[in-house]
Amino acid sequence: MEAALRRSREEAARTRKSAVRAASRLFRERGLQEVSVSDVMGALGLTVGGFYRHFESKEALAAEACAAAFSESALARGGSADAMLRGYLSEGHRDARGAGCPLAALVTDVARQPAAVRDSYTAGVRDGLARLAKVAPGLSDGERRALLAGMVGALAIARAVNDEELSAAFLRDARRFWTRLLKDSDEQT
Amino acid sequence: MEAALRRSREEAARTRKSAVRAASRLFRERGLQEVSVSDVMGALGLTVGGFYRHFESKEALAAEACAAAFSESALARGGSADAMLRGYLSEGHRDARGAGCPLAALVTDVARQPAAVRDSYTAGVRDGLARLAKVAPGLSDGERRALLAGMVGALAIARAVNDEELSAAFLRDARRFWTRLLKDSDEQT
DNA sequence: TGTACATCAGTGAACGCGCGTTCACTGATGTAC
DNA sequence: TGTACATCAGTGAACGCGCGTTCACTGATGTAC
Repeated sequence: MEAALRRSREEAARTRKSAVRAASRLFRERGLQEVSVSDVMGALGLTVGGFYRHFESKEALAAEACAAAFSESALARGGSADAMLRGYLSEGHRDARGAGCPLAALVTDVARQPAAVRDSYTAGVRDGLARLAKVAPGLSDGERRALLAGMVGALAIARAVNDEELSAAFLRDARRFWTRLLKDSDEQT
Repeated sequence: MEAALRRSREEAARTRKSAVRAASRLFRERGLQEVSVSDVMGALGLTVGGFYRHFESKEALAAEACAAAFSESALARGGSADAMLRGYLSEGHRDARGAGCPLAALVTDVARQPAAVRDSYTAGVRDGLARLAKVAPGLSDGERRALLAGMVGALAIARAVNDEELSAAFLRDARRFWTRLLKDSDEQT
C-alpha cells in the first residue's frame, strides 16, 4: 500500500463534489450501467475503496449525478427561444453528450432505474418545462410538452443514427419546425 | 449432463428464430446491456451453451434482433394518420416496451453500440419516415422528421417519468399537437 | 502554544457474483452405400 | 429399404474478467486538555 494519507475536510468535500461532477459527465457519455464506480474514482485519480466514505452506493451517486446534470444543462441556460433551439438542436450539443442535456442522454436508461434516479429525472423534466415557459410564453402547456418531446427526440435520434447527413437533417428540421411554431405563437400574442 | 439430443434441422431453425424474437422483446424491455445471453436462451427453455451454434456473438444477435423489432413495430402497422398517432402515443404502447417501437425503446442505447446495431437502427429510422410519408403525405420531409422525433421523444419521456399524470400528459399533448398539424396539412392539400 | 490521541480520507487486496465465450460430451439426425 | 457412420443441436461445467461492495490498514488531520 502506498501513501494513503488522511485529507483535510475541505479536500474531502472537494473530492465528493468532483465525484458527482465526473459521474454526471460519464453517465451522460456512456450510460448509467456502462460506468463503473472505479471509472468515476479513476477520473479523479483516486482508487475505488474511498468511494464508500462519500456515497452509500452507486445508485445514490446516480441519483445525485443525475440531479447535478440538470443544473448545468443547455436547457437551463437562458436567452431567447431562438438561441435555445439553435443551441439545443446543434451538432455541437449532439457531439458533447457528457456536457449536454441529461433528458436526452439518459431518457431510455432512466426508465429502468430505481425510484431515486427516476425522481431526479422527473424533476428535471418539470424544470425543463418551466424553462420553456419562460422563453416561450406564447405556447400552451400542452404545446410546451410537445416541444420538449420534439427537442429530446430529435437530439436522441441524431445521436443514435449512423449517417451524418440523416443525423444533421433531424437537428435542422426540428430546429426549423419549432422555430417557426414559436414565431407564429409570438405573432399571435 | 442430461438429455442433449440432436434436434432436426427444422427444429434448429425454429430455435434460431425464437431466439431472435425473444431477444428482440427482451432488449426492448430491459435494454441491450441488461439482457444476458443466458436470459435469451432461458426464455426458450434452453441452456446457454447452444447459443453459439446459431450466432457468432451477442452483438450479432443484437443487430439481428434490432432489425426484427422493426418489422413488427407499431409504426409499421398501417392505417390512418389519426389511428397511427392514437396507437403510438397511447398508454398501452408506453406500458408494452417489449412489443413496442424499437426506435423509442433503444434510442439512447444504440448510440453506444457497434456499427452493426447502429446500421440496423438507422434503417429502422428511414423505414419509420417512409411509413409517415404514406400516412401523412401532406407533410414535407422536414416536418415528417420533426414528427417522428416528437413521437419518439414523447413516448420515451412518458416511460422515463415517475409520475403517472405527467406521463399521461406527454402522450396526450403530443397526440393532440400532431393530430392537429396533420389535419391542417390535409386541409391545405 | 504544545502534546497526546482519536478520527477518518484514501489505499489496494479481497469477497461473491454474473457476464460472454469455450469446450468435451451426448445421442438422435442425416447421409453414403 | 437397411445398415454404418459422420454430423451437429443442445448440455452444463469451466475459463477469465470486471463488477459493486467490504475490509484491515496508513498516517495526516482535528481535537481535548
